[in-house]
Amino acid sequence: MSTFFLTTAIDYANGDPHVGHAYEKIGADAIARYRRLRGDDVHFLIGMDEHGQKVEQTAAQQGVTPQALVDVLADTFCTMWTRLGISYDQFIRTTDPMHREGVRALIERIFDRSPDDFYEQAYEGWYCVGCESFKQDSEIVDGKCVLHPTRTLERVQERNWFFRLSRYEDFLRDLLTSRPQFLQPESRRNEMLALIDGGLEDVSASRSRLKWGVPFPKPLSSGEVQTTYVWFDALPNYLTATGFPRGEWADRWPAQLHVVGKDITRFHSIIWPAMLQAAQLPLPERVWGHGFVLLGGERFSKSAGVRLDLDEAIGRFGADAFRYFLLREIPFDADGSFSWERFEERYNADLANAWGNLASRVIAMVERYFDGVVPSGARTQVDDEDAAELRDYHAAMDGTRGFLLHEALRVVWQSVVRGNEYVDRQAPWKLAKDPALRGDLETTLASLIRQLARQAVMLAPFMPNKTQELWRQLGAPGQVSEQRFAALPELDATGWKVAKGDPLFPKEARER
RNA sequence: GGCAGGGUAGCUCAGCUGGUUAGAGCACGGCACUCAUAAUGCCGGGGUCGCGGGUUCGAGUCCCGCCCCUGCUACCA
Repeated sequence: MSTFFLTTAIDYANGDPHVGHAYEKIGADAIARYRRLRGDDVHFLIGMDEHGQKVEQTAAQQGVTPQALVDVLADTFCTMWTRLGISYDQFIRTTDPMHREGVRALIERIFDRSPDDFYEQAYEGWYCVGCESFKQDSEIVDGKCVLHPTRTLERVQERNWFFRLSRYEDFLRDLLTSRPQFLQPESRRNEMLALIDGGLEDVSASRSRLKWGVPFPKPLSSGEVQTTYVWFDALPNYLTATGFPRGEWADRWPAQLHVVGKDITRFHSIIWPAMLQAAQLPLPERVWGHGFVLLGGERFSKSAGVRLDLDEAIGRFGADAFRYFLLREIPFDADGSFSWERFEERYNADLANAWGNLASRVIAMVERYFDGVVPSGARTQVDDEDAAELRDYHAAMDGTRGFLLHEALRVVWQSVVRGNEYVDRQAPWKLAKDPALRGDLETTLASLIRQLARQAVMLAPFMPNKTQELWRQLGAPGQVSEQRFAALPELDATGWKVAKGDPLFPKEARER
């Protein structure tokens, strides 16, 4: 049994969860559940990034302490993840004492193992009082901050700890080229290689203005104790979650997979590996930069999040249908669009008509012709074709070509389509009229029940509740989540007692 | 601006190293069937393959130019 430690980005505590957050968690959850069905010892980590100026400011505006603010948000996020069926094993918060201690330990370890990698430097830049932050040239127009054109930018000097990222150019280039799977999809890797070739600048590791965070373990030569800047606070969560530096952290680290948005692949594939290398710690095995959910051509973000309410999306057809839609419609390696029209089309065409109805008609026939007890029947073409499809499914899911969740679903629906074709071709209702054809009827329905069971297992990572409901209707033993892919080729449904229930994916009563 | 990817049926997209009538799903029209959530199956209509040149016996597929879209171009996270 191999271990599989996977993570998502930790979400920044500056607003309620939106579809963009949900998409990443749902995708990662599908991978986690898939690995469990393979028999892996999965540890699925998600969490929140709770430090930073924005949190501090928002709390001040609301007249509460930062801790009180993030406590509420963490609760809101966890509630949402539960509603969406996210099967996380651990929820880390950067305000956890364990994390804060781990961050200090990691930084101290870098000081210890790579003493030259941290250095003090005076940073001089244009500071916008309105934004309370330094501005890059790209954010300055006519000498004014683009967000606060009425204010005057101040030339401010700040002395910070810096991390010598530039030293790791060759190391990182070699990492990305010698281990092509380290960063996928390929488009992201090419971008990062271009970035490295352009030269890496050192990054600051501490800030003086920032108060809400982890104290940087070493004071500046002036004696000032600064606060750890975001890279060295947020990124290490994956490591500190294992308990580092205490206990059996090495049993879990390194992570097998970091699932992150394409906007932060840079931090995960450049800064993070360099930090770990500086600390002489193992690197994560791979980073996957997924795309974004777009709405009307724009990406979801803190500002646009209000345009699609998660509660409404879940309420429309339920959490499982929402999960299915996002992962089927939006390629996990690129961007895709959400629209209510497509959501309804997919729900009706894929879930209700194709799959739900296939289950419905097959189970109904077993009840009608066999009093609900699945007959024994030899393998058929259906079983053979599904075996080939299972291989395609794994090829899309197991990471060798990336994590192409949308493709895995497409493959399963090929099986669904063939199931419906097979029913029509065999026409069990005709076979049932002729006692001499009883054997054909048995073979047909037995193979269709096997097919539904296999589909339930393959779809369990995507729709955990609906597949369990089908599993129950099929009269299959145990829970669908306890099944193993390895057992599917030998799956035998003989003797199962089916029990048709309500439609898996009911269509609304259409007004006429 | 530089680098990368893309513009193919109403919609979402496949089309590898150039080769017979350009494909799939959804949507749409007709037929069949009746086990099923009026679901399913079969058949069909529908495309100047972004624009303009060029190479070639032959280009959606190669070359040149142009137009448009997206991503990356590092300290909000």
